[in-house]
Amino acid sequence: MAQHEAQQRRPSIHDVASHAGVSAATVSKVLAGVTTVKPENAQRVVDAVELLGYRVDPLASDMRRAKRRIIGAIMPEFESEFFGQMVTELEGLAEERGYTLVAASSRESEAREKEILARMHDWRVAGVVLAPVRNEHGPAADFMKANGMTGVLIDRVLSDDAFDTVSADSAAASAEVARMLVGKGHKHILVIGLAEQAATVRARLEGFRAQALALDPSVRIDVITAEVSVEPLRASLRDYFGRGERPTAVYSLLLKGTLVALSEFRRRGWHCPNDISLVGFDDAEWMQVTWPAIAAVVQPVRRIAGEAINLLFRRIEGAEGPPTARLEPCQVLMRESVGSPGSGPHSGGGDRQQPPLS
Amino acid sequence: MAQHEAQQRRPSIHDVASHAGVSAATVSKVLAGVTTVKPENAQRVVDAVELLGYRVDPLASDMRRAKRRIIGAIMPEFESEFFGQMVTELEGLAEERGYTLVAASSRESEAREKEILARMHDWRVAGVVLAPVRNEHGPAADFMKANGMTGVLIDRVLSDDAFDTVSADSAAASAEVARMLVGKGHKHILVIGLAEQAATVRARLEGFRAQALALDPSVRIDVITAEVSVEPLRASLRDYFGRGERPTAVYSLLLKGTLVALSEFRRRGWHCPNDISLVGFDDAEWMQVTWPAIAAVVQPVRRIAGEAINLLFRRIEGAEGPPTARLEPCQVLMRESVGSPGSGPHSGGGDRQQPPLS
DNA sequence: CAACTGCGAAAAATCGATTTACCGTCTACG
DNA sequence: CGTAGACGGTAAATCGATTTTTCGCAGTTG
Repeated sequence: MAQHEAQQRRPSIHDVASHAGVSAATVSKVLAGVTTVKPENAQRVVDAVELLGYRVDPLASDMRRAKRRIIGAIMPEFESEFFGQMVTELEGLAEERGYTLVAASSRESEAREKEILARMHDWRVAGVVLAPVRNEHGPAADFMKANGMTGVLIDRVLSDDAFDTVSADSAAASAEVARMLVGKGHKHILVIGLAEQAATVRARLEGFRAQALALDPSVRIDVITAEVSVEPLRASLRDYFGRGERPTAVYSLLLKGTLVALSEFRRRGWHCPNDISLVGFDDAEWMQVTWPAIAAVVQPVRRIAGEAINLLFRRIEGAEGPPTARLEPCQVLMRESVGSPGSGPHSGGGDRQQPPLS
Repeated sequence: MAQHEAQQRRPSIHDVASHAGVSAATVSKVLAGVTTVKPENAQRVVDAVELLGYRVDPLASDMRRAKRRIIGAIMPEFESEFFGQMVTELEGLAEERGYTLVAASSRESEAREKEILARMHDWRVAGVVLAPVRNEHGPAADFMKANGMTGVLIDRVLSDDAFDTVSADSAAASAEVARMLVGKGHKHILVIGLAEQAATVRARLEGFRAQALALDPSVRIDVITAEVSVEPLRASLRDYFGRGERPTAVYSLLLKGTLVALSEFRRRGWHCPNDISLVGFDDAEWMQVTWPAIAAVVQPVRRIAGEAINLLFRRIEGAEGPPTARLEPCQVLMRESVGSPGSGPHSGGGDRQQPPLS
């Protein structure tokens, strides 16, 4: 019975109209909250909607408008907590405004990024939240400009002359990391990162370097970056340590780098923080339950998502004016992976810091 | 100039038609690959498409068909690697078939799960891949049944009388974990999990228990589960250890539990594997770079996604017949967090296992 | 009493594609 | 020679809403 009813097609606005004894236009108006409908008829419409279980078909509804109530989100990946949370937030915020979010992963490929964008343009999305693979000057942003799309760029981006941007305040956070490390007495620090993501990574690097040198001009800062993927970074790091370099602290400019650093440490039998200190940009849930807990820069995901959506809808609603470039403040979580240099044997392991009991 | 062109609306099929000097219907046929079009006209259409940069509007295209080329994906969360990868895979596979994936997070709420499903039904999606919050008997699955939706259930699910299901072979993997732990001489093992996710968690528990007892009837297996969230689990675990219980190994039936176990270990200053061994269901990237590396059951994400999409499209294309219940094999990665009981002091720390140098 | 003003609602156009129904033309076959 | 198909294509219907236009009917006004 119910099975049978389920098979037949859903009621359309015309079904509601005929049940209520009015025209489809009137039903549409009632549903849109237009007040020029006689209360009696409005009630009949409401009743018919209730009776039939009618719901507006968003696809048909969007058909007639220029900007559809769909927004696109393109992220470099979905596997990390950062982008996972980002998508969750964006989806929730879009939904609140009656929009549907279509999310896609560019899988760290600029070519794919552009293809996805083209597909979203086919859908005539009202707007796009793009977390570009590299930075604001990629082919995807060009495509958006060339096609007059509205959008907001987030994360690996600093500012743009066409689109609003929102990202974590990498430079400030890195400066704080510098204060903490230099404050603990580190005089030889290695910074690792991936250079492709130019804008943000450079900001992190420069923010760190400037602050560290300002506090202690004698501090030595080595930098290792790789172009595209993490494996070359791993190789360079291995080579660096292999040459006998012994920084007392490592600051990784991105999560993947933190993992690489950790795995290199374990290869060599070094322990944090006795043998070497570690701080990573980007926090993850596991970092507080391991031994040692890993110090990290926490990005304000919710604020970034919230601001991105705000700016995006402002533009969708027609706001003019020059693009804004927002930087949201990060939080630096100091944890056990950071200590003072020389407080433990430098190689071959040794006692691990005694954790609090109870 | 280009800016100006960008502002004007995109070409429609009628623009192409008039450029090519044919009717819209002919354009549609050419694009659909119908062969009953004169080659000359087909060429003119192709040229016009090229010239105007025409692309089919998927929304308008879907308008006319009963089943639209959209599929929905509902996951309990996006923050974990597992579901992140799952969404990435599903998106790619949907795209390969010319479908658009709309993903949404139920945020571990059955109420929200049902709402999202209703919204996807509004979109008249061709099918849904649902990873239910709890199991196959929730309100979401009922909704799908009641409304004649086609879909596949994955992950926290074993089998269903209405929908195809695909999940990891929890029982077999857990049995293998049991073999390994018992094989290493563990005689007192604690299993932790969240009971809400009945189907799978129970399978994991029973698979483990059956195998462990079969190998060594004297083995003691304690079980701690919490109903909904992880905090009660943490409290129970704390209480359990506080009572002086000292299992030599912990098997966590889910990722969150692994994190909780690790943080409880660190609270008490216990180290793996000397003080206690740990195996978790569900692998994560960080687990291989920490000290110790955490042993884990790796779920075959790609296979699950691939099978789910295969089954889904089979149904979309009208396949009849009883639902299938697939179980995909897992891989158990033994790592340093597992050792033999009694190989180290049981509390207060102690030397950590020497890692390989170079 | 004719013209005007408004209100509320119906009718029709629109969005952009797909699909059905149908129309000539030409060939083939009984 | 008449009829049946095949062929190539077009006009129109359709999908389900929204929006614009038109219309009928009251009530006012000059």
